[in-house]
Amino acid sequence: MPSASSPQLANGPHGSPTRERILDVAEALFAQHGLAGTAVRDIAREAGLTPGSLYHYFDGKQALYEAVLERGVGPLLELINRLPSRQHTAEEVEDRIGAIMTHLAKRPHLPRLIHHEAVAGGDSMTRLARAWIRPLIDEAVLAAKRGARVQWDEDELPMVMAAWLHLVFGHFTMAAMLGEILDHDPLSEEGLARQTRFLRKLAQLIHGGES
Amino acid sequence: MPSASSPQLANGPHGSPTRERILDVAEALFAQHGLAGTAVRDIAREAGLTPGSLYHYFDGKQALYEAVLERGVGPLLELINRLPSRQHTAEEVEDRIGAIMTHLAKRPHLPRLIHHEAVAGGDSMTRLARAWIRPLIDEAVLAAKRGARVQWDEDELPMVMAAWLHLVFGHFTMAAMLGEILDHDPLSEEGLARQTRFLRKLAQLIHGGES
Amino acid sequence: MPSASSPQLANGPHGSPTRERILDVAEALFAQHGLAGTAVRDIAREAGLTPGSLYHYFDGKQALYEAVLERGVGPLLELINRLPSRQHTAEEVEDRIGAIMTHLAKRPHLPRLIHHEAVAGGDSMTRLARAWIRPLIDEAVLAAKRGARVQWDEDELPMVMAAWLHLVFGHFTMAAMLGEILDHDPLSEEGLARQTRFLRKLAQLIHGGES
Amino acid sequence: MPSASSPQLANGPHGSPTRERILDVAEALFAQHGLAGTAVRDIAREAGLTPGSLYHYFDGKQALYEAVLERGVGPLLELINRLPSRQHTAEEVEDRIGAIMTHLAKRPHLPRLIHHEAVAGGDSMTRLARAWIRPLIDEAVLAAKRGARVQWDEDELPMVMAAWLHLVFGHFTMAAMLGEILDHDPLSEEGLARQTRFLRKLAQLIHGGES
DNA sequence: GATGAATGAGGATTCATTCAT
DNA sequence: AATGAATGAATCCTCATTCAT
Repeated sequence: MPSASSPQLANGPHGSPTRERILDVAEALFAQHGLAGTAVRDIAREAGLTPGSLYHYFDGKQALYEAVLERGVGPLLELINRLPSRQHTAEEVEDRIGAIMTHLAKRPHLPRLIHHEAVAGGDSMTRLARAWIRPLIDEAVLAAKRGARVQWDEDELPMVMAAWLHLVFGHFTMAAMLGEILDHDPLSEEGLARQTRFLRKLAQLIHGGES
Repeated sequence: MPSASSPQLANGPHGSPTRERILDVAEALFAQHGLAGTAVRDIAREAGLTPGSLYHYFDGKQALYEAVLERGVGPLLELINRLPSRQHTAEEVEDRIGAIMTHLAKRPHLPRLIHHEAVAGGDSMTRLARAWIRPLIDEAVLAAKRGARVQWDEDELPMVMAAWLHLVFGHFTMAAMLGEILDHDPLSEEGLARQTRFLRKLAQLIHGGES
Repeated sequence: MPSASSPQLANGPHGSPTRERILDVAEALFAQHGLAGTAVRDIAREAGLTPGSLYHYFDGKQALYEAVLERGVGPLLELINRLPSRQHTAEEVEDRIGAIMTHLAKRPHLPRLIHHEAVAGGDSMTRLARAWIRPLIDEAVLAAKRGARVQWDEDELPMVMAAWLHLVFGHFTMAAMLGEILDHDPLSEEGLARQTRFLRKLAQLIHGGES
Repeated sequence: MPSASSPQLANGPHGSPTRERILDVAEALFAQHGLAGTAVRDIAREAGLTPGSLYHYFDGKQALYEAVLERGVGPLLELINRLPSRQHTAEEVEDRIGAIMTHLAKRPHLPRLIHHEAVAGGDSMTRLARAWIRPLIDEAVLAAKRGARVQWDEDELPMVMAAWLHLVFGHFTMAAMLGEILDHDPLSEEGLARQTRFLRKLAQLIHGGES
């Protein structure tokens, strides 16, 4: 019997600090090792409980995984879609990129989680793609139809969107590897700032070099 | 590496069709589900043998995984590095991109495999990164020092390289998801052609539009 | 048995409505799924409390199970033995059968509970058998020795008793299955009446058809 | 991949001695403790394997349980239904009873297994009831309609059938308890012979006393 | 080369039970 | 009187691996 204040789910009080702790730990481990590669026992240990106790908060490994996704992906996609983007000028895109980078900087596991899903072609990600990203693209296409841009044809716009997806997410998913290649930690404050600056410069090139 | 009958590697004859079949199946499954998420039993079943038989060809799951990586990643990196790239003009980059896309089109699982490794931060990938990609970047930096390009500062060049990594690999790793978003299958012949064209256009913008 | 507030048993106030509710629920669940097949959690849920609270009333699952048996089986066996049965005429048997059926109609789970015990050959049932049923048989044998009946030899009498056990209890234990076979619900008022009438007729045949 | 000679099921060679041994052990344990009360580990130990090995032969506990039922119940019901029974005379009934008792004597766990199912009201038993026992009753009713018997009304016949069910099965399900009550082991050769004789006598009374 | 049987370690999950509040 | 959090043991099951045939 969940706390009355819980508006959403069946079991485990929804804002309990223990619950959040479990989600934090699970997010990190799932991001690094994937669903199959992460042992419930390890999540429990790092959260400071026994495996059994974890089942007071979540109905199982799969349910925990989905809760992690929901908690992380929902806000991210909301952020993406809430950004005003009517003209798709370079400045607008720069703003978006900056906002997203700032958000991901605080939850650097998200891109890897999403990648795991995207790579596996899982159902939940398919649903997300359809529900959230598709509209984003449609919006861009509409803006283009309204006569906004010159640099890209209408049927190239989805690829432009995908390119931004790769550029932003890739920095995080590949962070471990890039750390070996670059001279600095990609997830450090400086690394993130540099990548943001770099992406802004790219935005100038991609979305309106005529400035 | 003791096997008497084989001049090169641990066990199992090295060009045997069965061995290749196992590697093919394993590549696909590892790419989709990762190392932990793939059961030896499933690889064996799809390859048409029993799990026990698989051990005639490989010393175990881990060894099989590494053989898959070796078979796939080695040639890819060789290809990347063999390409002549002295001036980093847009044309050169376009050629490289085209060649890599063509190669990956034939082995579309590779990027996902590499991503699994990169995301997990595994040892083997770290080694690969150091051995193969690092030089690639150094080369670009040197070329820049020789006065090649204007558009990017020397310390931005690694990020440019990484960006290309994200753009090329992302198309493959995200293919399942993109399929839901785009109007066409990203891995179909047409999808690959479009992406290649798109990346060439990007190369123009990034590596010297003034030509 | 230390509980100060209770004059009779281990713990928990002995007539508390909550306690009775728990016993009722437990009786039904134990009857259907047996001891091992019933989860304390399920009993608690159906009784409207948490598993922890249940432990205020009973010392554990086993203790609860025994309390259920005690509450149910005791009165039943008392009823059986209190019935006057000196001559074992058909009429006497008919009366007994009727009384027992009436009693079981009100507690239809009892036969299934007893069956679970009997089938498992549990200790408690063995004790009950020895303490309650054995005398019943001895009495019948004595009555026979006193020259009561003709239809059955002395050494057949235990089997006659057992037969009645099977006939009366079987109707309840098999009720779920019989419901699929008969045209009516065996536990409905009508079903019970029909079975009682039927058993009376049988009693005529078994215990003195010459009337 | 099952042996080619196996006509029926997916996994585990169908006549393998190990498989039969598992079924034997499982039959005994399930009969005594029920499905929930029996640990796979115990079945495995008594069959001389590790729990894991057991899964080479059966897909799980539930599947094993069903295999036990199928192996045991099928032949029993076939036996029951194959018996010629056109007139429902006392002699015919006596023959049937004898045949069934003989069969059950060899597989004394069956009645307890069936009881577990009947008591729980499980699906599989419901199906069996409908498919096998129902026709048995219909047949009896038809025979009665053909003018066979006098002692029982048409609508009493299902209860007569049920009574026989209780009398025959009860002897086995209650055997442990009856052993405490009777002077002999109900499942010994002598015990079974006595019960068979007793039931034959009952058949005389129930199905045609006028002889 | 291939297989089916077997295994032991580990994995997810359930469950009876305890206890501070 | 009641509860929710926590636990440790036990349970079912999977899996990589071995080996005699």
